[in-house]
Amino acid sequence: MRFREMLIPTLRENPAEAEVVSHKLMLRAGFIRKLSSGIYSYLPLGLAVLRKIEHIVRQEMDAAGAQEVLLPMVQPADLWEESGRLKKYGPELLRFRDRHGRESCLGPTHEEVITDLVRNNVHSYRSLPLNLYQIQTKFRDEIRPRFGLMRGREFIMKDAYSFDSDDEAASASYEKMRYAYHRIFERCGLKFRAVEADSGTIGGSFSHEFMVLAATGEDTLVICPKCSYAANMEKATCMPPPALENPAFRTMEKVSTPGKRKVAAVTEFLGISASQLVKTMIFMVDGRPVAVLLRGDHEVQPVKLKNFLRADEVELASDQECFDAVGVPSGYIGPVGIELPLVADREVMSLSNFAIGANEKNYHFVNANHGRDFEIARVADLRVITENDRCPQCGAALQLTRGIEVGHIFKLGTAYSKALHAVFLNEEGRETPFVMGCYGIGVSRVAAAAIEQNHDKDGMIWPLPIAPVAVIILNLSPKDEEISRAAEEIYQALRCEGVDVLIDDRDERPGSKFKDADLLGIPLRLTIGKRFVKEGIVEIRQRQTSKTLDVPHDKAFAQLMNLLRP
RNA sequence: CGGGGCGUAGCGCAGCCUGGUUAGCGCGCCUGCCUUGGGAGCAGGAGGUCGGAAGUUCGAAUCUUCUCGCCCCGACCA
Repeated sequence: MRFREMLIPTLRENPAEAEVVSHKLMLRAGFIRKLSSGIYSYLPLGLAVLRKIEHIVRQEMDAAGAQEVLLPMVQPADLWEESGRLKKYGPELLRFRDRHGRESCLGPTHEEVITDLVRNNVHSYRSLPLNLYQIQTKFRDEIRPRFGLMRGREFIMKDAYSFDSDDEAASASYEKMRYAYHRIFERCGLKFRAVEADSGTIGGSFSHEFMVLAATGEDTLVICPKCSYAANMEKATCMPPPALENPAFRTMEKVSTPGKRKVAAVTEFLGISASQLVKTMIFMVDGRPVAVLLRGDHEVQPVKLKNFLRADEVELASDQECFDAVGVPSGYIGPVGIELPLVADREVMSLSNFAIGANEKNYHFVNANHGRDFEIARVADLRVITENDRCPQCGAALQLTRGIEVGHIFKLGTAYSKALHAVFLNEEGRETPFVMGCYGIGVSRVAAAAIEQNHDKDGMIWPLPIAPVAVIILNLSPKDEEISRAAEEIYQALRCEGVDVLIDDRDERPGSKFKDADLLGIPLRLTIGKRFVKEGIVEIRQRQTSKTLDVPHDKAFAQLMNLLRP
């Protein structure tokens, strides 16, 4: 590749439209250009990165026994009607009519299409297991696209779907994909974690998210620095609290706490710490109020509550809803005598002689105890994990860190195969729905995440395996025949070895070339300038470490090849 | 959908409040000279429906209304 001939429109200044670093840098480096909100064109270097990622993905998917297909992007709405998702998916599904008036939509995902394909063509357990994948542009009409490729409306995704004869086989398929995903992100040269995730409304039994670690990530994850434990906030748990042993119960007393409603106000007034207060929060669970007991210094994780109660919707009740449900203003609500369904976070169970609302305006109880003053029937881990908590596996202090979701794998079970009547005949000749799994990787998002994780003030810093090119050769004097010949020689030698190399043969001043090389983030830079004429020396510089090596011209090729070896 | 902001040359911006010749600046781009190891210098030049429409006015980038687009925060989200 010759810089002079390529479309690499680098910008000196940050475009006003970009906020996050990957977006800014991709625009500045001429990797992408926006066509419309959330919709981007990939220029040659941007495309080169995508191809690198895709190549790794293909190799690992193939190695895991998956087969590549390419499914339609335009899909008949009928199929979505059949699966029940036409309504459920909502406005994110872009719909339109073709010239015959047939309802169609742009595929945001392909469970329906793949299930249709398989139900029409696979009929026997002998054909299983089957895993099909594709790499394709998806369209989701996001409410608010943002951050460039991080949350586009149109984006490139690898999606795979597995079909198995039973749950055990499906688990094996899932594990294969989990392994393949580890290999993929490992090979991309990214720092990542696989975290246990909430499987959401899809209702699968199991799910992992693959998160690229980056300070600018949108998601918070909980990781253990000592062992392999990692989970997202919605799923993360911690060491259970110690059991309550032989508590010395004191007498419960009602105390006046006029105007003290917030935890901070009540505890200050009573002269106790927040961990000695149990707050009673009212949640609207599918429209009905439920009381949730929680230690004063803890927060409810709504997804945990939702899953525990097997609800569809969980929302903190408004003050009015609280009053309507209990007849007491929020702030004084308590578990004694309350007539709502009551659930408690498990941390509450290890407390004794704590303060609670008295279910009477301007009053609290102190020295309350569960089992004596009120009963708790249902207990679960319902709270948000913090850095003060300990790893549920090994007990080490947990850490919170930020990440970008680049992959998600699900065990789907038979939700889609049942809805679409996708069945095969098992060994006993009985019709059985396929047990499915689905596995996604946001290919274009991986590119953005790689930049979020690897950049500095000068530009991108690509990990070698997914760099658009491995080496950039700076010919500092394209008009100088001797220098140009020396640059060409190495350029050709690298090309013969199959190395992706870009030669900057532009008639620009050296400063521009150095700046652009840094901006593009190409792992290795070879500079050939007047030092070559004077001393026969060329310079090799590593983008990531800034380490530079002065080498004689005839050693440069071998040296570069050496650095390119893993 | 709610809140906020922005649309002026390829990019970044000023001008608008307080209407008045030919709409500016920096970068980029073209030509020439000069220069060549971290975005040089000089000279000359091209490039604008001031997002669009309607209105007010003798006169609109500037005021009014409508409209389109983009960005940020929120709700939402594999």
